[in-house]
Order: sequence, then structure tokens, then C-alpha cells
Amino acid sequence: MTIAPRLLEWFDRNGRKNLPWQQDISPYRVWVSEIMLQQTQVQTVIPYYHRFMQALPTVQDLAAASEDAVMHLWTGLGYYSRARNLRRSAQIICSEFGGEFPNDVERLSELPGVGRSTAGAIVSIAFQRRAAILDGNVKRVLARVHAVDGYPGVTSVARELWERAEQHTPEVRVADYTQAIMDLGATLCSRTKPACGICPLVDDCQAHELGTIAQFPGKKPPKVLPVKRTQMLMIGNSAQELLLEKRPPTGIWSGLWIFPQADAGADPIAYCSDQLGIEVELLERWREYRHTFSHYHLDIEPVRLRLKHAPPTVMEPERHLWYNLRAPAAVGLAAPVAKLLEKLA
DNA sequence: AAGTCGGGGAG
DNA sequence: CTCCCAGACTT
Repeated sequence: MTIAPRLLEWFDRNGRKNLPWQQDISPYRVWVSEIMLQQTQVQTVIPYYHRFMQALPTVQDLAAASEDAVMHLWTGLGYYSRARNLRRSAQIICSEFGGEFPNDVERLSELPGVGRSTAGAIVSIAFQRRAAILDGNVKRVLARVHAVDGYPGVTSVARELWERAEQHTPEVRVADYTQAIMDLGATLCSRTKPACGICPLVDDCQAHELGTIAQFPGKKPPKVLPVKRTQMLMIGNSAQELLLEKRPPTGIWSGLWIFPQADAGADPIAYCSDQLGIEVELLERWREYRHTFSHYHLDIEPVRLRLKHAPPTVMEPERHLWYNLRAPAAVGLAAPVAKLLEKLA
């Protein structure tokens, strides 16, 4: 049994065909879209995708761009290693493959940031060669159609879903099929309130037959997020510029620029003197607020400070930047920094 | 197998 | 608040 014929018939009448990455299809355009869409909703990606493709229309442009320029285009989108890997992969494609994308899952998966599902999407959509995908939408559709119990993060559950994905993927019209099953998951077969009444797969759906749609797919086991605290130091100079630091290449906000951070409870003036070698005076403290990541909460205490003397020599130009609000540098900013800069402006 | 990595939309 | 999104990678 395969769901492909009914899915394709539904797709012809109801599928999405006007998404930005569905126009002028090329491996590069499909690849960029698939990376942006990892763990990120379509409506969030669209404006980023337009800006990115306008700034860097070819893989050669991306390979030649500076890391700061790419991070700037990614600011606010999250999972910033995607942007760094995207640039690295572009350089590999240009230097090792002569600017041509591999057209098979095995070689595409060797590119940093491209896993099995993303490779399958590129192969099926850009090259129209048979390859299965298994993203969040497909997991939900297949878990329901086959009543696959358990959380897909568990290896055995993922393995069964991959088998089902391979089983249903057709030889013909594979690009349309890939788009169709994602569209079904994103529209009718949604996480809450699925529209089973108009679903083309309702007669194939074991979860619907069981009357337990809401049980599929299995939920992620909840865990309590730890809470971390920090002060963000908004240090202004006499030119109305703000001091930013570049994050190291690994860890949270890697490659982005942030305000200097002092431990919660520490004296920010002493921190500036000891760690930055600058003398500052306190202007005001803003209300603490919570920024939440996938794996912890960060309670941020914003502090406004003013530089008392001219910048010292200890500050390293590679790691420090005076950010001018009226002529902002094209660098990547962590979301809380962008938010605080907005409030300062 | 479990942890790391972001930010936002929807309920 | 909770839950999860066109996941990949490291430990």
C-alpha cells in the first residue's frame, strides 16, 4: 500500500506552489531553503530567505562572503551553526566540486549541516531523483497513518518512520510527492485540530480508525529547564556607540556579537575595570527579563553604563566593536542584544 | 541515548 | 506558561 497516488491528487488541487523557494528551482535555492527551514516555521523563514537570496544569489557569492556578513543575514533566525555550516559547505562545493552540487544523498550528507532528511529533500526536489525525507511534518503524517507509537526521538521509532517514509516515496513525481506530504502535515494533518474530514488519507489512517489521532506522534518527555542568570552591560562612549564582544566559535550564540556579560550579582564597574580594563559609571538598571532557549532559561539584568575615559589598549580589535546605532555594522547579533539595542534607539 | 543549539508562533 | 517547528551534530 502506498499513499502516493491520493497524496499527489490532493497536492495538484490544494498544495502550496507559491513559496519563494518553489520559484526558479535550483540546487542552491533548495539547499538554502532546507537549511533555513530546519526546526523553523515557513512563515518565519520567508523574509530571511528573500534577504539572503538577494544578498547572496549564487553559491559562489556565499562562498566568498565574510562570516560576519552571513551571520548578519541570519540574525534572529536561531541555530547559528546552520549559517556557519552553510558558508563552509559553499566553500567546499566551490573548491572541491567546481560549484556543482552532488545529486545523491550519500555525498550531500557529507556537507556540514546536511543530514539524511535535508539531503533527501534536496535530491527529490532539486534533482527529481527518488529520495525519502523525514521532517516534523512527515513524522506526524506517517505516525498517524500507521499508528506508530512512541516519541520519534527514540531510535527505534525513528527507524520505523524512516522505513515507512521509504516505502511511500514514489519513483515518479517524487518532487511533488515530497512537497505534498509536507504540505499535508503543515495544513490538514496539523499538530492540533487536524482536518480529518477533508483529508485525502482518511481511509488509510490507522490513528483515525482507532479514534486516537491526538496520541500520534508520541510526545517528547518533558524536562525542567535550568535557570541561568547574567547581567548584560550596555556600555556607551562619548560618540553614542555601544561596546559589543564577539562570541567564540562554539557554544551559545557562536559567531555573534553581544554586550559584555557579568555574573548576576557581580559589580559591573569592577567587572569592566578587571576584565575590560575600562573605567565606567553606572547610569541605570533596567527590569530583569527572561530569555528562553531550548535547554535553559536565561534571566537577563540589563545595565546601562557610560565610559569615563577614552578606550584603553587592552581591548582586542578582533573581539570588540563599538556599535553605532545610526550606522550599524553588518554583523550578527544575539536576539536579546538586538532587542536591547532597539530599546536604546 | 542524551545533550547542545534559537527564536518565535500558536494555544 | 507549554509544545514544537522542512534537524544536525557532539558527547
